[in-house]
Amino acid sequence: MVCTANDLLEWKDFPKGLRVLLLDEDRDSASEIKLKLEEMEYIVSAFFSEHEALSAILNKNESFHVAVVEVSIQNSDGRYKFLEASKDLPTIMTSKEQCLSTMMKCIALGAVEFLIKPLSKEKLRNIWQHVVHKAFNAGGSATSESLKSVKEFVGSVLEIQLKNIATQNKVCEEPKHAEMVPNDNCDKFPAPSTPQLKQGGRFLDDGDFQDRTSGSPVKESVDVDGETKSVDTTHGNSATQMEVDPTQPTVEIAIKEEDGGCESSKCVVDLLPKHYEVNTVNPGANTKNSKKESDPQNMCGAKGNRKKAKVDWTPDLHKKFVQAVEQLGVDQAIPSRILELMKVEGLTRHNVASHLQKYRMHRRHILPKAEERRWPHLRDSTQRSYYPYKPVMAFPSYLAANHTIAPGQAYPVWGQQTGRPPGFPMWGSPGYPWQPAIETWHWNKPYPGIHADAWGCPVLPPPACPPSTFPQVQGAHGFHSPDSYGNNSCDLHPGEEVIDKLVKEAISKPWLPLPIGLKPPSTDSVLAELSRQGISTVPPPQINGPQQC
DNA sequence: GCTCAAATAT
DNA sequence: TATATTTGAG
Repeated sequence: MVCTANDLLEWKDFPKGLRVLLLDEDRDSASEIKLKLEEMEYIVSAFFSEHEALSAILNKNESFHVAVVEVSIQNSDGRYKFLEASKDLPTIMTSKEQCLSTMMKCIALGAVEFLIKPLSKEKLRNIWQHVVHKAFNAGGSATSESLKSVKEFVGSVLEIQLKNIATQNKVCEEPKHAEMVPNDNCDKFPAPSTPQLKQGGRFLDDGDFQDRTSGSPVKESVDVDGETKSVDTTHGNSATQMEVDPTQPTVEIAIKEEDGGCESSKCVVDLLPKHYEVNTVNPGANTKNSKKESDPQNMCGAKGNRKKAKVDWTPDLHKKFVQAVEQLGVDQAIPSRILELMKVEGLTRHNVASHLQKYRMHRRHILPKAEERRWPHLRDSTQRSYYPYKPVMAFPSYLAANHTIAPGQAYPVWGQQTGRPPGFPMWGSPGYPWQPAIETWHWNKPYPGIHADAWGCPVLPPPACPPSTFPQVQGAHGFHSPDSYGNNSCDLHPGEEVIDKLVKEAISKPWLPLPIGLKPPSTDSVLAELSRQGISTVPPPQINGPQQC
């Protein structure tokens, strides 16, 4: 059963009474989750097999608003089938295992969220949001009628909130709308995933909604246990949207709006140049109003008092920026001209200036060290302290050395990145000069399940102290064991020089196996790079099977 | 209008 | 705590 907007409008004690289908083979886990859900006055039907669960869904007497389904490596195939068979039901997957491919597949098959066990009450509390989201975005096609419902629905919520402001003047800290917002403090219990009712429309400053007409992927920024994640809610093709398609002409800038003091109520609005007017807090004026807006007295409350817009420098936006800078020449690039070239509505000169500042800082302070190590022969004392157009390996350099790739083609280190999970640094890791900026985030911070794709990316054991796990000497190509280098048996990470040497050796002798600890670029990334260079015919790659979970 | 650095947010 | 972004002074 799909809960409709009208159902929600008439639902007095929402989300109390939410009917939850629970599918979990582990009976202990199932009963634990069931108990927690029931404490929130949700009505839970637990099932231990897909068959039972699907029967219950098909049985017209049983209708559910949301499903919580456990998945493991062993039962994943069945769960995928379940997901396909229950597309109308917002389904939250849970698992003890953090397996990226399983997670991706589930999301791609329409799961609305993937939660890693154990499931806390806080995680479970807000599953109702998926019901609301589904209600207003049924099938991903927001009809005018459903938009109207959203308007009415949110309008009524706002009305009540505004009344609360009048009486309590603290709606931000503690949303009191019992019918829609769980009673918990919004900071204390951030929504595990908060579809922000914006897929079919978005909230405008004046409280109105504007249709989203573009077919561009819709991303949402949500808070998961205090961690912001970008979640694509376009069912059915989520996985394909995890990377930015460089061929996509539309560059979105996501402007985060934060209602003062209420982190969980923040929302990210994607702005599409030429199609949308800037509709955050009058971003063009945000610097002028900033003082007033940051005034704590004005942070919460009625419309129009939203805090400044925050520009999210997405890879695409950054790519535009870099292109503009390069077009102008690094030395001639000034904010106003960059802004002109970027042609992104909503972006201010201040935003660009700020980004430019960081860009320059990065080049001045990070690159020289890295580049000088790598390109000592290019040192030129007459140059400024950075090398604007030095080549960077975005693919194995031996290909270039063999003239498979035009030698003049180079990538600025600060080049186009393909994407980054929020929270991951954008500028790469200064400690590894050979590391192209592209995809640096894959490994700059631990992210279970994602393996580094970049050439020469050191894949090192955790810095903890399990000596037996450190790669052992592997002929001439292996890392030396720590003991042979020194004294600290706990310092398992080789020095940069050692890594540099190994990488150089690996590059110069591509026919030899890579040393343990270095990973080759993924076939896809190499092919994509070659394709970008206009090279379409390459020898069939040696396929190393993808990392299995 | 630009740059830098402090302040603030995440 | 680290990093990203905004803000404001010069």
